[in-house]
Amino acid sequence: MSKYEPKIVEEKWRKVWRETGLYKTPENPKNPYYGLVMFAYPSGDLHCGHWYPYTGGDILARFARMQGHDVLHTNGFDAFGLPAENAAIKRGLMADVWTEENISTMTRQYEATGNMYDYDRLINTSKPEYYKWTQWLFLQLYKNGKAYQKEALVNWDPVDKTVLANEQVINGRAERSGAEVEKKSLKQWFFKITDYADALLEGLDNIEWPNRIKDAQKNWIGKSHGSLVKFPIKDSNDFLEIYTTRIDTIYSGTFIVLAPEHELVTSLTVDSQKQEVVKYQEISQSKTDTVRLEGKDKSGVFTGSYALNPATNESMPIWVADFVLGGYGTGAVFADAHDQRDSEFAKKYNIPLKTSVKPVDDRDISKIESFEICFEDDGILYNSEHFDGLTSSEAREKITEYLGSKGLAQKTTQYRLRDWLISRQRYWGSPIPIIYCEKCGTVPVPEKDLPVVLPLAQKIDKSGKSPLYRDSFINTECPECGGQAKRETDTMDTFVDSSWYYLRYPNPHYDKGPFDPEALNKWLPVSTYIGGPEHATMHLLYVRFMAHFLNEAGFLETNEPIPRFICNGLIDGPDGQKMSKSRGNVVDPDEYVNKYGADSVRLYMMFMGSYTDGGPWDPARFEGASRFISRFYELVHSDYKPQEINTIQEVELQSRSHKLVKKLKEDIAVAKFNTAIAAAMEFVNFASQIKRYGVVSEASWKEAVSMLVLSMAPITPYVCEELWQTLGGQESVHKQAWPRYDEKLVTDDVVTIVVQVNGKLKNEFVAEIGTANEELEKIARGLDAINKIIQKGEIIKVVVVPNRLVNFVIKQ
RNA sequence: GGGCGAGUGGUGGAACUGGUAUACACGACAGACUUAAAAUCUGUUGCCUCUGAGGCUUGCGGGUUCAAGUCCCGCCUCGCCCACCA
Repeated sequence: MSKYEPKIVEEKWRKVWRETGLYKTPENPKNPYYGLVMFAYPSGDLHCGHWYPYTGGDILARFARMQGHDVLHTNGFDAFGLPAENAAIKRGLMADVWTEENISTMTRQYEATGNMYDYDRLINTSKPEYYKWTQWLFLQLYKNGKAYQKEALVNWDPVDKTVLANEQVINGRAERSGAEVEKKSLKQWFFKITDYADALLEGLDNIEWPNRIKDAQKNWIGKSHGSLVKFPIKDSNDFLEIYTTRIDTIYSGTFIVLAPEHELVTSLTVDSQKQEVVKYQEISQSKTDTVRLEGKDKSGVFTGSYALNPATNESMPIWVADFVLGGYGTGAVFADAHDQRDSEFAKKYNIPLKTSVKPVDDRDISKIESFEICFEDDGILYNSEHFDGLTSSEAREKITEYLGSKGLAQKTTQYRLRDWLISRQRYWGSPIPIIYCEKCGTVPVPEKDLPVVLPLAQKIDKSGKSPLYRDSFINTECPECGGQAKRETDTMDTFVDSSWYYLRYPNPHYDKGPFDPEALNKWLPVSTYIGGPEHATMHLLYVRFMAHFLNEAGFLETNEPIPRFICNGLIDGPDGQKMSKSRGNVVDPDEYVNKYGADSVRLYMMFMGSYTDGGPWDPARFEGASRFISRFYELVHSDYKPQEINTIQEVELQSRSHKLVKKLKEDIAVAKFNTAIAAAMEFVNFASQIKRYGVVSEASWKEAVSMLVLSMAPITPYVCEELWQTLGGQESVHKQAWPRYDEKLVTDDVVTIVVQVNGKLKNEFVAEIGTANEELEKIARGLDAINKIIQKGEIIKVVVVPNRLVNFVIKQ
């Protein structure tokens, strides 16, 4: 009896698996399974928070293989980006050297943690053979009018000295540096994701993704239905166009507010107000979003002009205030008492308010007694002429129709989704393949000249001026006229790199295009994609956008190549806080692998709780996992030589082992790893009892432990391989087919029937499956404990649920 | 302010379409082995009264039902995402 030595055993099998090419992807899959996990930033701090999603993906891939699938499963590195660049600057290293170092550490860790990756397929997005095709994609988008340049107020991060996407700004602060974001005007490249707003919404119906992710994307796209209303400007022939979702409140609209950047502000401002308005515009221009948000007190100035309410014809003063956003709708709102913000603003500046919607109690508008303000979306109209008594939703239709007949309103749709700003004033990214020529203007780099190589071995300058500004990079020839020209010095957002990487795994060394259509044909669609919920609206939306574009442009057969996504939960550190290096609560995989073995860590993580919920890493609880591995090993590894046979035990062992196989198959298939493991633990406890005290035939024993080893192989690959060899296995356990279970052995022929009185458990008995209701009731009545109780009262009703319970309803 | 989700023992968490609440594990306590400890093994472990036995229990308050952790209504608390989006 030797003790299990995870370190020695795991090292042994790691080597064997590598040498025998166990994880090589089959060339011609008949029954493909493409297991995809979100690749990682090689920023140097791989911790158990990364390992968690990967373990789930690995279990599913190994399981699929045992189910008879040909499996493609690998990983890669999202190698470009700010974290790597910042880390390199901090350490005085070259970004590429730093990245390579991390990649080799992480590759070793991927392997040590037992992942069934095809290590010949690892992708590194910072290599020219990869980013050549990221640039190629940019050119396709450009050719199709989906990439364009525009001068725009952008989010400027003063610490990292770069432009950030809206998605990377959190409450006015930069997601990474935490700096307060400033506004700055620059010429930037955008991808026209807004062209796909509807397609991306509709596509959600065709994919099996968690609702939380779908809802987040719907919310982000933010389609809203409303009306575009024209407000005539007083003493003028012009109109102000206003988008509203609440046209039902138009009869109480008493004033209008414009965003400071609204194009009509200047012409609408009367001379006497000019000074004040201009000053206000300047102030809000310089304000960052944080200040605008934090300033709870709404401020604004009057323009001196009026518009007419198209419904009532009353005059409405036109104000300017920065709580109205220039970039949404028409940058103008009409205001009334039914909006919290509007009414606060009106009170502050003594603007009269009116109301026209009451809460829905009943539809009788004569019951309005007091001045009641309804902030709900839905109410009943009053003070609204012939629309009185309608519900808000009815009124929205009718009022839009009515004003529409006068040419003053129309139904319309708005989105909050903005185009994707992809320019970054950073070094460590894919250069944007564009050349500026004084004669020819903006000229795309011809495809034959790709890649535009990112100059390496550059010292990264702390001033933030990109090394791409060096003359040797900037100065070039115009591809069209051959004259002097300059290269674009911005690089692409790393989300561009990661928006298509999964299309390359099927043939990662393909050099005739970004992806090999033949290989895609073999492997797509992705069978399961696994990753964290934090990517719900960025990566996961960009991935879909890119697929929609590629499909439309004829490069991809489907526009939703990832039909199934599983969202893993997040792992918190031992302190209950989200695991991150900055908080100092990271758990280092190497330490645990050396001490306990990768299997124990895998088991511990997967047993912690529901895979979609994650949980806190609690070192105190870890021992249990490691203990289980030892008991499991001991159970199967040491000899069992029974003297005689007990038939009852024999039958029970058979039944339990076949049930185990069924349970694990069902649970693993739907990523319920925690309950699968619990079932295995129960089985090991039971089998240990049999081994210690029981007597069963060697054949049954061997069948039982083989089933255990095989069905646990996806979860704890090392110890199962070792045990499989002990049991006399010739080939790797990971090449075996999933064990078959006998349907007869997993169905019980007896069942425990619960006896209740008034719904409360009082007793129970065992009966054969399928026993008739009358018989069950008769047995239940015959039980002493029950008899005593029911005699005390009068039986009103008896409920019998076949194979489950008998419930006596009595009156006492 | 909006959206989504969650509240179950000392702890992490189980519980299929309403049908035995607390599986599995951690911790704790007791015992065996040991000179001793660690490791391992065995037993106990939701709470309350307790001799047997009985009563109570899934954040709080109602409701539907023979039966509610699960369904409905109203609250409270926490988490995540979004947010002066008209």
